[in-house]
Amino acid sequence: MPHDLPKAYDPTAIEDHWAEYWVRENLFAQPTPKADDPHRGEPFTILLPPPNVTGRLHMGHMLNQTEMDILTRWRRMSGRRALWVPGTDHAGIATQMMVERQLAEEGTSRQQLGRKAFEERVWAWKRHYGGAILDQMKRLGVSVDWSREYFTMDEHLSVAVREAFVRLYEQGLIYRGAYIVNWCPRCQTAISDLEVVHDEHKGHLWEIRYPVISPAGGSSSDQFITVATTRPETMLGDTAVAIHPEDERYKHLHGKKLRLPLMNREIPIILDEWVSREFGTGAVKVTPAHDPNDFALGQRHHLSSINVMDETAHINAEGGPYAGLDRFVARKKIVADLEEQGLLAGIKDHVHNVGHCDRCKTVVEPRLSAQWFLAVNKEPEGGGPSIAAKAIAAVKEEKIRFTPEMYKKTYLNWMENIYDWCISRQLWWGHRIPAWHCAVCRKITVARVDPTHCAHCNSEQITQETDVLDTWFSSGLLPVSVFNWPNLSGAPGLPPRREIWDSKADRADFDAFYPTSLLVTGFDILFFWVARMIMLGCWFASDVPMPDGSPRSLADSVPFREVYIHALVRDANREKMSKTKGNVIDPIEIVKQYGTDAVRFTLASMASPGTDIAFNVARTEGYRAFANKIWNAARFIFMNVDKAAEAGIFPHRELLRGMPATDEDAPLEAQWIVSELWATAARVNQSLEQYRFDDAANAIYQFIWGSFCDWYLEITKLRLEFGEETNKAAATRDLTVLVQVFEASLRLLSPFMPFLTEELWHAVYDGKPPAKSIALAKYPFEDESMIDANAVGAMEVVQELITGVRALRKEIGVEEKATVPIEVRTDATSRKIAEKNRDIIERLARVSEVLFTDQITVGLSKHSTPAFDVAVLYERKIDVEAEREKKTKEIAKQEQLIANADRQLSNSAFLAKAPPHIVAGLKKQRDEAQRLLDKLRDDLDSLSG
RNA sequence: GGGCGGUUAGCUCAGUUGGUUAGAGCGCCUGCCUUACAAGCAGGAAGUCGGGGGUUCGAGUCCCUCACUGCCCA
Repeated sequence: MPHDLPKAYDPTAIEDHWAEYWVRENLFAQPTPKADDPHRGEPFTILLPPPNVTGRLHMGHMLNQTEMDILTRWRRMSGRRALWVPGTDHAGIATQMMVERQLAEEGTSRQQLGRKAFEERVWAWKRHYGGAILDQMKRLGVSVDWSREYFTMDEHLSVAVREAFVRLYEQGLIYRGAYIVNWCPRCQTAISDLEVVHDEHKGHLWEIRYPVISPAGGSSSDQFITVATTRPETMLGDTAVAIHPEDERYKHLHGKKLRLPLMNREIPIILDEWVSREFGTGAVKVTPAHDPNDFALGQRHHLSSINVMDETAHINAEGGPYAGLDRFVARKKIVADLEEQGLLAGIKDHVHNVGHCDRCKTVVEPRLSAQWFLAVNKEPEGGGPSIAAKAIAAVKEEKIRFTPEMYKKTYLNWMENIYDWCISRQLWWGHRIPAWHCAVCRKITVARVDPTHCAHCNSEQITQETDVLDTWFSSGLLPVSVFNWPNLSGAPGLPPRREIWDSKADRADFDAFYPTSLLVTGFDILFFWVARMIMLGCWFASDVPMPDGSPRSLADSVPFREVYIHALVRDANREKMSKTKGNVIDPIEIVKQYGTDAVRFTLASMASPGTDIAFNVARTEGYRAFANKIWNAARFIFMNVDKAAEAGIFPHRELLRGMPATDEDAPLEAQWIVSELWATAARVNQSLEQYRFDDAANAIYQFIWGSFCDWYLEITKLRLEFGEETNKAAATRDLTVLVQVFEASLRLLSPFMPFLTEELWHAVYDGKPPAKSIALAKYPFEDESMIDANAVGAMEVVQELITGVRALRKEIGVEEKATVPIEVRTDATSRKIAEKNRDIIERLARVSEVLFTDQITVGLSKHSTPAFDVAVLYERKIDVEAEREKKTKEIAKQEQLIANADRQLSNSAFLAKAPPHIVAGLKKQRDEAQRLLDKLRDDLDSLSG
C-alpha cells in the first residue's frame, strides 16, 4: 500500500471496503471443531441477542453490538477460540402486526387470506425485509460468524422448540386450562404478565347498589349492598358479591341473595377472608371471568364464570341488552342506566394502574380463556427441583455471575416470585403448538411427529391446536438450539445445518461451545429473555451428558457463565429516546457523519457499568478527531519511513508482530514509550476483564494522544534526520521502535476502532501483512515486569522541566517562535537526567541553551517544583500585580497543606494507627510543600522589591 | 405500596479494599497556520464531592437521616 495517505481521515472512504472484506473473507467463522483438530484455544462463545426481523438498528443495538464486538475481538486476538453467533427473531406479534398493516392498506385482512396464505405472506415479507437489520450490522463490522446465522423459525430451531414442548408436556409441566389472562383486544391474543405495562391513570370509582332479595323472594326489598368498581361493565358477568365473614356491617346479610342490577340475575353473597374490610365499602362484586382475584374467589366458592366479552372486547350475548357494544361504550351506558334506576350510589375520582399491551398500548382486558401454561414451580413427573428452583440455584450458587452485581438481586427477586408462564398466543405467525384435540374423546395428543390418530381413543377426528407459542419460548431455547440440541446424536429426520458437518459431529458444537461464555444485553429483557434462557437452558442441558459420558453438573448446564447488563442509551439531555419525542438518534446516520469507529469509541468510552449513556455528538466529534490524529500520526511515520528508506535505513520489520522492548542504549523517549505501552496494555486487559470499557478506552486514548503523539512523536523528530553523517545503527534502532510501538498501538486499539486500525495496519506492512486482518493478529498482552520505573521517572523530570519552561514563557510573554536560554537549579540526579536529555528540552521547550546553576539569577521570574527551579533568561514583561496575586494564592495553598499535614503529624493517634508508608508519605509531602513555600516567599519578596 | 440506583467542575461522566495535593472529555479564556494533524499545538481558569449527623488517626468512599431524582415490581 502506498504511503501517500490523504491529509484528513475520511472514514467513509475505507469503512465500506473493510466491512465488505471481513464478510467476504469469512474471517470470523468458527468452524465446528473436528476430533483431530489441533488445539485452538479455550472457547469464547457469545450469542447475539437476536433482533426482531422487523427491526431497524437503533442506538441500543449499536451499544450492545459494540460491546460484544470489543470483547469478542479482544478475546479472539488474545488467543481464545472466539465464536459469536448471529441471528434474528421471528417476533410473533410485531411481525404479524407489520404484515397485517400492509394487508389493511391493500384493503384485505389475514382473515380473508386464511391462515396458510397469511403465513406464506409473512415468509415473503421476511425474505424481502427481514435481512435489513443484519445488513446494518454488517456495515458496523461486527465480527460474528455469518456462516452460522439463524432465524428462530428455521427448521432445526423449530425441531428444538417442538422437542422442548413435548418433553415439558411429558414431564407434566405444560398444561392447558381456562384461566384469567391478560388479553389484548387489538392483537386479539393473550399476552404474558411481562408484556403488560402499567400506567397510572386518572379514572373513577363507581359505587353501585345491589338490591337484597327479600326473604319472601320475588321482588327486591329496600335493602342494598353497595359495591365499588373501576370497571362497571364487568358487572354483567358478576356471579356473587363477597364480604369478609367477620365484617359486623354485613352480618345480617349472611346467606342472603342479591339481585344483579340490569341483568336481573340472582347472585349469592359469599363470605371470604380475602376481602379487605377497609377498602371501599367492604363489599366486592365478583366477576370470575374478568378479574384474576375474582377468578380465585370463584374457584373457592364454585361460582360459575360468565365471560361477557368477545376477543375484541365487545360485549357478547351474555351481556343481554348491551351485546355488541364496545367495552367503553357499554361502560357509559351501564352507568347511565344505573343512575336512571337510582342504583348509582356515587362516583369518586380514583387514580389506579391500568395495564396496557406492551406492543400496541391498548388497554388490556383480563379475560377468561383457554391457554397453555408452563408450570415453573412444579416438580416434574418423577420428582426433582422445579424449573424455577434450578434457575434460582444457578444464580444463587454463582454458576452464573451478573455484572453489575445488583442485577443478581433483581433476578432472584423476580424468579422467587414467579407465576406460571402463559406460553400460548392466538396468533398465526410463530411456532404452532404441537397438540391435537380429539373431537371424540376431547383429549389432547401432544407429539413430536404430526399424529394421524388420537393417542387416547384412536379416533382420526383430530385437529391441531391453532395457538402458537410465545416468541420468547423459542428464543429462550437458543443457547441450546443453536448448537444443534436436541439433535445431538445424529437422529434421523434432521438435515445437517451446514455442509461441513457430518452426522457424527452433530454434538461437536455443543461439546465445544456450550455453555456460552457471556451474555451481553439490556435490563429491559432481563426477565423476558435472560431469565427464560436460564430456566430452559438449565432444564434441558442438564439432560445432556458431558462429552465423556458423565452427568452434567448445574455449572455446566447454565446457558452462559456470565451476564453483562448494559445501560440504556439516552439522548444528550438524558431523555429516553422515543419516536414521539423525536429525539431518536439513528446510528446509521451518525455513523455516516462521523464514522463507525468514532461512534463505537464514544459508546465504549461512556459505557461504565450501571450508568446510562447520555449520547452526545460532541463526544463523537472528539473521537473523530482522535481517529484523525492517529491517521496523521501514521502519515508522519510513513513519511519518515520513506525518507529513511531513501537514505538506506529500514526498520526491522521482523520485530513488528510482538511486543516491543528496548535496551539501555536506546534514547529515553524510546524506553519510556515502550514502558508506557506495556502499562497501557496491562490496564486495558484488566479493564476489559471487568467490562470496564470506559477505562480501557480512556487508557488507550491517553496513551496514543497524550503519550505517543504529544511527547514521543515530538521527541522522535530529533532522531529522524537521515543524512550523510547519520549513525545508521542508531537510526535503524529508533525507527524500529517507532514503527513497533505504533503497530502494537494499532493492535491495542483494534477492538475499539476496527476500521481505522485495519486500514493503517495494512499500510504499516505495505499491503503485505502477516495475517489477513489485524483482527487475527495477537493482542498486546500484559507483563508488568516490562514497566520501566527508571525511564518513567527520568521522563517525568524532563516533562516537568519542559512544562515549567512553557508556562514561564507564556507568563512573561516570550513569543511562540523565539528560542531562549534557561537557568536550571536542581539536585545531582535530576541534573544528570536533564543534561543527558538536553536536546529534548531544547526542542520541546524552544530553548537555545540550558545553563545549570546553584542559584537562579536574582530578578528572573522562576518556576519552582520541589525538585528544581527553572527560569527563562528574557527581558521580563510581567504584570507584577497579577504575578503577586498568583504567588500569594499559591502560598496560601501550600500553607494550608502544611497546616493540615502538621495537624495530622502531631496527632499521636495518627502516628500510632496509620500505616508507616502513609505517615512517611505525608512527611515527604509536607517537606516538599515547605521547600516550595520558602521559594514562593522569596519570589514574592523579590516582586515587592 | 415494595425494591433497587443516582446526586462529584458550566455540561457529560470516572474516582479500586477508607490513605499523601479529587481526575477526564467537551465547553470556556489566552497565545500560536511550530512541515503529521487548526478535526491541530501550547498555556490557563474552574469543584464547600446534594444537606445534616455519625464511625474512624483519617471519609467523595462506610453507617444513619433528610432532600431531590431515575428505574423495576405490584
